[in-house]
Amino acid sequence: MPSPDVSPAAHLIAASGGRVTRTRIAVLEILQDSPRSLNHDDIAAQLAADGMPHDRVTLYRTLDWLVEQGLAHRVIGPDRARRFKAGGETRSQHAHFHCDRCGHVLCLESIRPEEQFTLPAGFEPDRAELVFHGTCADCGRQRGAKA
Amino acid sequence: MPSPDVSPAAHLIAASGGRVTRTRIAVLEILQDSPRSLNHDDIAAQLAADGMPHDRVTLYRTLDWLVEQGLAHRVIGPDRARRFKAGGETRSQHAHFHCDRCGHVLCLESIRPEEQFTLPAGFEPDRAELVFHGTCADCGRQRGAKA
DNA sequence: CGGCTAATGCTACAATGTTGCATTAGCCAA
DNA sequence: TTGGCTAATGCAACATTGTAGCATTAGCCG
Repeated sequence: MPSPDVSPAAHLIAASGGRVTRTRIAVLEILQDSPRSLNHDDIAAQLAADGMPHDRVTLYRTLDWLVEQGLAHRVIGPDRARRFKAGGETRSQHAHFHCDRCGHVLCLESIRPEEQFTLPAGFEPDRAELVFHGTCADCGRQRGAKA
Repeated sequence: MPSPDVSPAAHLIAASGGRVTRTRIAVLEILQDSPRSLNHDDIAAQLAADGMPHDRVTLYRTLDWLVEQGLAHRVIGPDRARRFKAGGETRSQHAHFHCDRCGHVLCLESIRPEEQFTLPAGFEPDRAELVFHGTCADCGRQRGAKA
């Protein structure tokens, strides 16, 4: 019997019916530890920093799998690169904020576009993506001293 | 002296201070004639159908130039490919609708996300992107007969 | 018409993501 | 614990979308 000190990430992965591998655990933990969404480079760099050798393709497939299992979700950035974040929040219709200064993408859980709009007749939306661009709270605080 | 039957597209291009070339006129007219946004393939196919030989890179540069001049605007699709549409509407903050059936992207001029939301303290948005996903009016009409 | 140079077209390259296949390693049962 | 099945990995090659450099073509203007 395994000791109970396996990470929550490992539990989630096991509960999804997939095999619990080093890569999946490491990637999911990286996503869970980050307050913002990460792209492939971010994650690859973190894996490297953790001394985890890995393959580019495996990372793509691992992330796809996590999204498929609802353990992570994807945001498509303005640089047309995908960013990932832990939690299967895709279907909970919250907005995102992309900061033009630091480049980070943050979730705005309180804002839900679906509830706010009435579309023209005939349109049947089943989800909505709302992304704000501008200066985030962190960068805004620094601005007084800087600009 | 040129006859007055030059296209409106040619006038717009001339007014922007750039040279009036076959490619620019053709691309701008294609965008103007389309009710939906087009990606590079769409435009290249249309140019080919019009018997206009052209280069892939030139098309990219032509589109960039049109956007720069405010004669067209860009939408970034979920397939992380750029789509273009005539008119410099980028800064008028309207929403878009991506149809999951036909793949087309339409503008919803009546919906302006900026006016609807209050962000958490500290966030300073200067623009917003709102994209709905679902079934568009056209595909919805066909659905009764189909599904 | 002639010349200046913006625009084009070609080739090569960059970034992001995908496919195929041989090898490794999780998981389960004996 | 061990052995075997097969999911997951790692590698190489490829696909798509977009850029950069540079020689050539063709708008524009005098």
